[in-house]
Amino acid sequence: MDEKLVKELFLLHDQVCDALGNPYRLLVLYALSEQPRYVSDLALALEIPQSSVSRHLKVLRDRGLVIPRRQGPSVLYELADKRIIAALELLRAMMSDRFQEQAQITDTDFLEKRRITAQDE
Amino acid sequence: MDEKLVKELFLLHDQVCDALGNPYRLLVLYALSEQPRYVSDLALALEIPQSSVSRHLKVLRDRGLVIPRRQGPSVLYELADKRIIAALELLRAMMSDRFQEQAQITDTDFLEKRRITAQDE
DNA sequence: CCCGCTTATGCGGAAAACCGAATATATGAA
DNA sequence: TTCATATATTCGGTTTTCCGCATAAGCGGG
Repeated sequence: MDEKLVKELFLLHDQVCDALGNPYRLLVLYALSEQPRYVSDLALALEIPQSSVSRHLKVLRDRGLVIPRRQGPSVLYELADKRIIAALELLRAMMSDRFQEQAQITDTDFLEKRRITAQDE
Repeated sequence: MDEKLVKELFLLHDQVCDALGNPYRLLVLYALSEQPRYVSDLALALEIPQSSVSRHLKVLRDRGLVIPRRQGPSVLYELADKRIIAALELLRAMMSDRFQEQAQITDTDFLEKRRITAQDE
């Protein structure tokens, strides 16, 4: 493999993909894609402790995926780049299609079994 | 947040994003996007032990992201859906743009410092 | 300056991910 | 059936991630 591509993929892992490896961080990103939110609002929306939200936000912030804006004592977070949601939507569509196929295969199996059973009768 | 979306995002994490959380698995996906490959070829290309490749392939296979085809004693793996590469490319472009911006800001800082320094002289 | 509110971080422990080496399994050929 | 090759899995141990709780730090009002 091309040496340069390898380095970029390691970087991609460090800077982006690694941060997507936690379900709550996906929720945070989607929540922010609707509208900017305060930390406490996120904690309420996701139903997890404030300290957890704060730590997840740190991971996203350190990688430049979200942007904090101080407003008095609280901090408003917003999504840095909507393309991350676009990428996730692409993956979601992919997953959805796969489940669709799976279901169809199961259906076919079912019909196949029915047919054979019918023959036996 | 919408309850249904939350469930789907947890599923997205389990089925896809979690599997992207390791740099070697990104390499495997990209290697397979060029062409289907045997396990041993992947081990050679990525310069890691065969057992590691095999374990990473299991993760990807269990989630339906790659497809194994037995050919005699060896197994040819191929990418299940090219959209996963499309999504990664989107994220890569995003990251690239951010670095570009970062560099520009640094440049501006540098010029700013130069200007001030020039004034001092 | 001190207090109340919001967010960030330190701590300790539990769970999970990861790795290389060794071993087991599967396949086809002799 | 035995053997050689290719792949999968087990094992043991190290490192990393994650979490809740408690506490620190930042901010504005009084």
